Amino acid sequence: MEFEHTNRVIVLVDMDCFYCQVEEKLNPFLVGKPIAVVQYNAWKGGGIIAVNYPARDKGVTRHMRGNEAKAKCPNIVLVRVPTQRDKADLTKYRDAGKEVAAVLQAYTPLLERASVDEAYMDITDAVNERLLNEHPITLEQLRNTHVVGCNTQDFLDSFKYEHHLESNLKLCMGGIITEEIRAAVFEKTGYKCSAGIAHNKVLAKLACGLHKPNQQTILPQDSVNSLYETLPLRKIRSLGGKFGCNLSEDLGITTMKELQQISENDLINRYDDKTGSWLYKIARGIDLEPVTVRLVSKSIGCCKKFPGRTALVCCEDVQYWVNELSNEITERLNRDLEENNRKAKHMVVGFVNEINRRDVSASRTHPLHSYDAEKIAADMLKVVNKHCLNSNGYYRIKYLGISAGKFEDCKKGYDISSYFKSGDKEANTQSVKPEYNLSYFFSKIEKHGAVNETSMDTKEALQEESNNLEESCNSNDSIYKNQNLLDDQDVKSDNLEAIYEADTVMIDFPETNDDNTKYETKIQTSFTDVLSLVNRDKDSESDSITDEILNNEDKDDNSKANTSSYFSHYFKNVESFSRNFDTSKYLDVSNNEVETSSPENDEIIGGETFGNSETFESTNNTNVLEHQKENINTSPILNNSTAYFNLQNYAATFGQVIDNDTKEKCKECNKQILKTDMTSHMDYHFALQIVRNEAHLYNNNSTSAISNPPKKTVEVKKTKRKRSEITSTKLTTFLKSNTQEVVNVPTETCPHCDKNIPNTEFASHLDYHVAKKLHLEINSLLKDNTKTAPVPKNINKTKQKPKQGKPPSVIAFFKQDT
DNA sequence: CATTTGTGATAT
DNA sequence: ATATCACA
Repeated sequence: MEFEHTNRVIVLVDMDCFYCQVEEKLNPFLVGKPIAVVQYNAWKGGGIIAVNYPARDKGVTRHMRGNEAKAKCPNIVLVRVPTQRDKADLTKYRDAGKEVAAVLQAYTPLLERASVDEAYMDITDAVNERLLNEHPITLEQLRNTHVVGCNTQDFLDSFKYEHHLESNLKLCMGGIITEEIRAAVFEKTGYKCSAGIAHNKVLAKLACGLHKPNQQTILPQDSVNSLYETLPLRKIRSLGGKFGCNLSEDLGITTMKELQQISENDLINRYDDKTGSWLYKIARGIDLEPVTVRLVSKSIGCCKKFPGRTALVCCEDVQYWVNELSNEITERLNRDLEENNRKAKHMVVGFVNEINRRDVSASRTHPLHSYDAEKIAADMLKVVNKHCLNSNGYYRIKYLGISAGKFEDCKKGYDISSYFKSGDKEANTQSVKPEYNLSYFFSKIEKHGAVNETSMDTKEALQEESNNLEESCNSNDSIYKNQNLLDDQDVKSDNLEAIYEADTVMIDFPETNDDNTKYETKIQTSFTDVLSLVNRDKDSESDSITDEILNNEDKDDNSKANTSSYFSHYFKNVESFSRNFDTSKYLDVSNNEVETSSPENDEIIGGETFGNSETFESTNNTNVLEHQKENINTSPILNNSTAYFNLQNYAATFGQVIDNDTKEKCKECNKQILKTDMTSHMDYHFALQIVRNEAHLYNNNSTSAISNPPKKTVEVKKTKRKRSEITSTKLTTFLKSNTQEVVNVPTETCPHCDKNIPNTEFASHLDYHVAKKLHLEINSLLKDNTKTAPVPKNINKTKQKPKQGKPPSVIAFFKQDT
């Protein structure tokens, strides 16, 4: 007996406290410790956006401030998300989410990414296929599976009887496949997740939340009623907000069971057709919403609040933030362009303007013709001025946002081979073909955990890729190590190790220094050990190992006093070290390509699935980046993963807060400066000194350049204003030699982008284009997975305007998880 | 002062 | 087109 509402098998995969896991992977010393991820440490210890399970056990929750968390759990480690452009930078979590999605994708094209850490999958086809030829199901296959309404063994036993429900059998098989999926996710990425298995999205989501870390739950249709018996309305997706409140107020009900008692007519009368009948159905566990294939977001945007006194008032404020926001969005749009081959055509500028004590929000759309930060900023400013600029010349802006959407595919780019004409290594690179990546994504991650022959292709291709890279850049030991990995290891058994080994390579120290070599070995061993503990959920032993490493670290006292010089110690003799891993180090100086180059590198090393997050992380460590800029002429390529790694260890022991950027007192001006900004801040002082000597630009108002204006935003600006505070032309040019195109350095014009690239970086710059091109090719091939769900149409859709105006006052309900 | 900052969807 | 909501 087949019913329309029970013939699909839908899975919701939800990463467990995802941001925490990402941080733990980045810094394994955190594993087993209670941690929370916070942003904006400045105020009361920062806002917590993720909490791992050890910390939850102590009562720490999302929405707490760091300080509260400390109070509840004194030994909690607070990991701060890095900031870029004075805003939280969530890039690494987005990237990690992509990694996971790539794994999931191997199991069904019907994958809907619901958020950075959640995805719906329609695995009906896989289930039906497996049911055709599957042998007896064992409890072993459902080791981490719960079944709502009965224990798992009973659930299995039920299939011995003639009258078992076929729909339940499907869910059962769905559960088995989901176990496999989750195992694969863990194996390939190191991340743990939970899942719900049911016949529709709403129930899958509901089920997922029932057993949380690292488990999964099947919700059979015939268990819905018993579950609904006491289930609060708000547990159902889309009833968690205002509408749900209204619903329970209007109808005087609180549980799903009570909702079930309401007639469809009543519901339709009270709300509208769609909503009413959706409510009626979902009260019976029926939800026909299809899983719509979506892997990329439909819009990209960023925003910033300026609450209370931080509201923007003068045009410098506004200009500054408009610039920051448009810089960020263009950066992300460019990266999106590379990854997804598409361009946004519209942008929406949003703002909240305070007009006599009342916040007025609005948004305006604007055509988007090019990804030019300046143009975007200008347009945005126009819009903002039009709506927010008061007659007195001031503003009162509480919020600014920009988002871009209406994406259109780009037409196929240039021929890939054109990229190799200018170079001398076309023969090799030609062989690196999209197939490699296709097999990489679709074959290597195969469904049953075994390895098929295409894995060999993958391996070879990767190796070849490695060769090419290696050749195109000067030989270097790091690459060799990476390559040996591929040579020696059986892909089947050690994917995980491969990932971690790769990490180890990334934290290499330069071999030029004996001490360092020793150090390196030490760390590598321990790092690997610790990582292996990660897999086993261990925490007890990790301490001794960490101690060992950290003691090691301890020996170097400089590390405490001055991270910058500590790091520079390692960078001194570095020649083109590890340029292969991160060409962005080169490109950093030519501003535009900076961030965009990261993904390509990732791709080169191992593709998205194996993308080494540490690469991104290290890119974020501006502290070191700044340092590199200083040395750009002498030793332009520096891998700062090492630095990051040490910094993290250090923080983990000596401070309870791991800040990707903490403040430090400037010796010159005594101001609290973000560590990451310290180098450039010192540059500022240096430059200022020069200018003062000239005694031209800054009369005797020595601080005017830094603390220019106005009212209430003073403090904020002190720390926030960075680049823009340097206003004098002379200063700017002075600093430009560090941050912009390098002047007075021999350059060559890039045939691909027409940019002038310093000779020292030229080879690597070309590599960047190669990588970029590859990426484009691959993505255009990956694109056509656009099936639609084998399900009727979207009869339902929840949202409804409430009939009554005011919602019940704020009810703080806390979701279980991220 | 102050749950950030994205995302997507829907109603009008 | 834009305001608002839900959710993570």
